[in-house]
Amino acid sequence: MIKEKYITYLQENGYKCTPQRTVLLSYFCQHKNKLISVNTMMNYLKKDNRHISLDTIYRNLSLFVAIGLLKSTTLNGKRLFSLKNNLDHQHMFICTECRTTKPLNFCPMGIVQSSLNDCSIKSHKFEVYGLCPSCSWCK
Amino acid sequence: MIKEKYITYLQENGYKCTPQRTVLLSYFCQHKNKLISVNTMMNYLKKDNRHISLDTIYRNLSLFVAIGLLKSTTLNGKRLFSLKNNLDHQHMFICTECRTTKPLNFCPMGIVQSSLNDCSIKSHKFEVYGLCPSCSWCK
DNA sequence: TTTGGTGCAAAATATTTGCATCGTG
DNA sequence: CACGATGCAAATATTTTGCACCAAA
Repeated sequence: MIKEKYITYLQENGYKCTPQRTVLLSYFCQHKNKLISVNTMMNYLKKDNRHISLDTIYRNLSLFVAIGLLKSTTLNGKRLFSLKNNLDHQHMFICTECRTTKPLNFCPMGIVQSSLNDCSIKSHKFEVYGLCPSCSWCK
Repeated sequence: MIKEKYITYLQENGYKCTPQRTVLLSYFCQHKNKLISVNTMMNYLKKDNRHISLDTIYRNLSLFVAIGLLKSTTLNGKRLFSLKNNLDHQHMFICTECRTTKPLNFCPMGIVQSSLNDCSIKSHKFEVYGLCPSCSWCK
């Protein structure tokens, strides 16, 4: 999916297309398979001489997660966001060094579902952590 | 495992057995299969008229996780801790309402490992979220 | 023109750290 | 009695909120 699709998706769901949202989504599109923290985002904006207030970033990233454009995870107590590659969910390998991700193409839910018949399942998380090939070399 | 075993484990690994650590571990032992936040812990201590400083709680819970007595996860941006039932790892179902957990007895790593041959895998997380039977009723 | 979005400032929440003191082993 | 552990206070980090103003549709 390219930036325009995300913008369209926003509008189709009743949200306005603002310059701030465009900048944020562009950044994610230029960093597919990367986990981005609010801090990383701020630093990029500073370097690029743009300015979006911190609270606007928080509000929008939360919105993007809520409507399914981004997914989020937590590493060392910090929330990290990344672009959702497609509409259905996908698990990932996460390099804890450079925060690159790699899709796993396997979901364990089918296997455990039967053992949770009495529970109402809402969501799940499966993530593998380690070092990607290039970060392995440097260590 | 009962409290004494955890205490022994602490000492065997060169950590002192202090009243604070005893209180903390007791609480976790009395709340097996529950996810406990630092906040929950503080509230319990207040009610029980004990006092452990916040930083001591943080320091010790982090220590317990580091040496494998507890495991931790994140829910709504808050770190939650729970007793590790046994030495080897175990995935869980988490009731997002009452924070009760239920072991899953299945680990998906065997299945995905081969697709990550070029990565150095350090750890992984697999958690299922939803409502436990009793919380389903109340909703 | 209307309603949702943004920036600012401030607050709320969460976590960490330095240092003097205490107490376990 | 030595050294690790604790408490306190303060710093740091993270996230949220109220409100006036702005701008996309």
